[in-house]
Amino acid sequence: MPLTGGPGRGGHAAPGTGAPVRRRGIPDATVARLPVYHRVLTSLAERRVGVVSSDELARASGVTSAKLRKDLSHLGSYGTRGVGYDVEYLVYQIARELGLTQDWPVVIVGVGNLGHALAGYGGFASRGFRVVGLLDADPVRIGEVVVAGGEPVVVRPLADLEALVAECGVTIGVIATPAAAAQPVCDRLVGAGVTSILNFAPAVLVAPPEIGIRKVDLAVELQILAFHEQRKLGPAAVTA
Amino acid sequence: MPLTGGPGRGGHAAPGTGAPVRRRGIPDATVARLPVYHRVLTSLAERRVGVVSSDELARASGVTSAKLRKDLSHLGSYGTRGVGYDVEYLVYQIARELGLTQDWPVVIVGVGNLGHALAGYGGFASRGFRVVGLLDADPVRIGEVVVAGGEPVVVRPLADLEALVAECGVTIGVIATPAAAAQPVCDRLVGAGVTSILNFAPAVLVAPPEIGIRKVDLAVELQILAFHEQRKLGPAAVTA
DNA sequence: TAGATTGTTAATCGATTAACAATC
DNA sequence: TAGATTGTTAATCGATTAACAATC
Repeated sequence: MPLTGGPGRGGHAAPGTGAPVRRRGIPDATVARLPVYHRVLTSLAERRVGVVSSDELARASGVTSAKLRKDLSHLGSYGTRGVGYDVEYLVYQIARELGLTQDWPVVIVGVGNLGHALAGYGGFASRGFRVVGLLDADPVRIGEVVVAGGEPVVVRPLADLEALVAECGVTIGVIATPAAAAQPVCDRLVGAGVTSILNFAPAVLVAPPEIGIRKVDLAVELQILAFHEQRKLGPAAVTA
Repeated sequence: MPLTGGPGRGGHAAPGTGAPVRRRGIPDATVARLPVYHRVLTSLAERRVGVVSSDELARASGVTSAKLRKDLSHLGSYGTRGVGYDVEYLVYQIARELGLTQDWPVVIVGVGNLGHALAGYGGFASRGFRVVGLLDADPVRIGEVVVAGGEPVVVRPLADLEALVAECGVTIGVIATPAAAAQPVCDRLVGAGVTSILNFAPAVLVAPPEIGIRKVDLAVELQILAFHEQRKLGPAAVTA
């Protein structure tokens, strides 16, 4: 886990100058790409690569080097001209920017196939997300032990939600229930104090504006793929 | 399934005029939102709503009415001034644009938790995607019967891939294997004639440029959520 | 006709790109 | 110093927004 490695280099910000240090306001488009850079950098670090150029990193991430440098410039000046970027250092800076150097306790509500898949998804634990609770409304699922992020987690009844959120300081909830259960679960999560919700259920959730909600529709990408596939096959076939 | 309803109104394009009919080139940002409109419209149709205004549809979709009208204008003039949009008609036009009026046979490779979740995901079947094959490399999984889109589908060995793709005319493959298996499976799908691949495995796939690949990272959205959550809590807590 | 709502226009905004001066 | 590569600038491109003429 190389995320904890410190700077190891000096003076990259403007510490005491009265100048406007910018900060805040990283473009959304950049934020959406940071996880990609982070993943690529992590895999480079695992392969003991010490330094990358913007050109190499961009190619591996599927973007242009101009875009990559522009993106990174929003975080600060973390590269070395004529040399490139120190992999460990950059992976740490991106992780810090994304908030991955913090511990994020999450609960997953709904432990069907998707809930199991999410709990077992390696990408969660490796990025600082810790599954502290698996909750389900179905009595037959209660008590099952699921390995999430290398740790055994027992499936608990939905009734435990409020206590669990309070006890572990949970701020992020993941909904993986059937559509009908999603809104009530959302309401209870919000009531319990959760402030960000990731929704995998095929339902549009309503919550107070201060709650951050993101919806993942597993079929959207498939539809976009079909759209492009149709274009490839030629539109004439469709208009017929 | 109201997708098959025809126009029921006349003359919405420019049939025989020599004028440039535009066509092609719907902005990517618009294409990405069409599935959202489609889903909302489908649910309106189920509730027997006949007509919606851009204002209502926009609100239900989480966009502004100006953006919605702009988006729809790229497809054609399918509304009625002073009235709104005929729900059935518009849902059909969007479905046609996305290619959802065609039958899309898909194979899912990897029938673990995620493969099961995808196979059972209602959003696939209702949008014209038909799971014609579930394939797995693990012998113990072979023979299991999974219900996908209301139809029973038997899990078959990976060896059947090429025959299945040829037999059913499969053009879209879904990869839900562990990371290590993803690239070999991708290669075989491409070799078998598949031209679009949806990748849920935590691996970056390489394929010829004419192959359409989209990657779904189940953790990316969680990271973006954490980013905003961190901002909410105040950046001071981080810089400390 | 009066009221409502679309489809389009023009202005604004944000993101991408190419080029290059700064600098290791 | 010469070569390499960043960080930034300015130009371009695409997307969003607000307003309104067209029209049902």
